[in-house]
Amino acid sequence: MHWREAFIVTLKENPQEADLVSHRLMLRAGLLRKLASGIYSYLPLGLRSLRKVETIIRQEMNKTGAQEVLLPVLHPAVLWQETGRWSEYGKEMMRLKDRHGREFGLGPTHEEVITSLVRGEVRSYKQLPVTLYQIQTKFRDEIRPRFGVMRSREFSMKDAYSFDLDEDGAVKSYNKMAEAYAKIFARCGLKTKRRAADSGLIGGKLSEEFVSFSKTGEEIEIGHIFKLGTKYSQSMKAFYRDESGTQKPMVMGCYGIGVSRLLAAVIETWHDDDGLTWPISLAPYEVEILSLGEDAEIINLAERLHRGLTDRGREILWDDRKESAGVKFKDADLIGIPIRLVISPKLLKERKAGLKKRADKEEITLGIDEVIPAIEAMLKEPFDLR
RNA sequence: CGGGGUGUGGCGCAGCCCGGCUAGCGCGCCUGCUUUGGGAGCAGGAAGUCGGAGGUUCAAAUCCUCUCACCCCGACCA
Repeated sequence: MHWREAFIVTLKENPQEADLVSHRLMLRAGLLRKLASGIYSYLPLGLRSLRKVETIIRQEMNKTGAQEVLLPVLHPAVLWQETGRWSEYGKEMMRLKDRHGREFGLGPTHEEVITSLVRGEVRSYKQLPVTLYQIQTKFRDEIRPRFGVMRSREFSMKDAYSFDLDEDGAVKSYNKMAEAYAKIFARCGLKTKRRAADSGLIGGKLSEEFVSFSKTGEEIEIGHIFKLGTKYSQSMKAFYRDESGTQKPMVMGCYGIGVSRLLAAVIETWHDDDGLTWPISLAPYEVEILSLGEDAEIINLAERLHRGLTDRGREILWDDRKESAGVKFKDADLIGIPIRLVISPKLLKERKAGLKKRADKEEITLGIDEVIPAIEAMLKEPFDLR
């Protein structure tokens, strides 16, 4: 991607609306812009990283045998009345009426919808167990939205729901999810702790949450798993017939990851004084080429390396703007692409280029022909968890 | 909802207490020339209903009333 043609908008100064470091950096590095309190637009750089989080989640979910679905955002009130949560959920749920005066809520979570789907399709023990998940926008009318995308009113969430024959099966499904969660967070570069939690409005028998810790020691929850038991299957009549033909309620579990919050949590951990320091797995681009000056030789070389790496399937951002060196270096640090390749007149005289990992202090210089292999090697290096 | 705070060109701010003349500063933006290893220089230029409404006054960014939006702390949560 040529920066000149890209919609990358960085902020030189700290926006006054943001206090929390991840929020500040997401705005400054051009990942997000606010539309209203607790409501954000994702810009290209932010969306690319968000998509990478989603991809990791999908891969790990699919490995457990869970299958992806997409449930509606708009939920009829009658469905929520079946479980009593239409009134229980209170002001937290955004509500509206259609032209006929029928009431709807914007889904803050999807137990009712998924249970309604499954009870309509599953009749026999032969169809169980099944685990379904989705990555969908959720709406919660928070008392006080804050910290940018950490606590917003509209946010992206992965929610999975397991349906089992009995308690033993449910425990197995639950444990499988917990294992997948550990893998997901590790692939995102985060050390997490798993611990017992309050199950709140979702309810159920037992729940555990996954928390990550920021540099400042704050711990801001990124995943939450619940053993629901038969709370929803009883009230919503999600039954199946066992081998003997007896009707039994399905035993459920539900498992959430705040996708947009996870992204913020990663930034809360992966940054320094100059900007973002993305783990390679989530970086919007893998390599930033930074060319200095407008000499034809410089441009040609940058162009050649850009094409060479792109042809190898690497994701490259080339800062080809007509900006001063200082601006380019500052922006490169701010947006935090993991590997920086500098093409400058000074180095080109000796047929060399400068290579530096965002997290490292020292730049190494190497012959132009060694650049691509060196980058390929760097991209293979594992990254530490934080 | 309780407490605290902010709203002035795109961004960050000063001015407000103590009303006064074409509303300033830094950055950014546009044009030209020069510059290119850490947020460049010179010259020229564009851009503001001072959040909104009402009031006081000869005169309001500034004083009064109402209102809206946003931020921070608390109760709630992925």
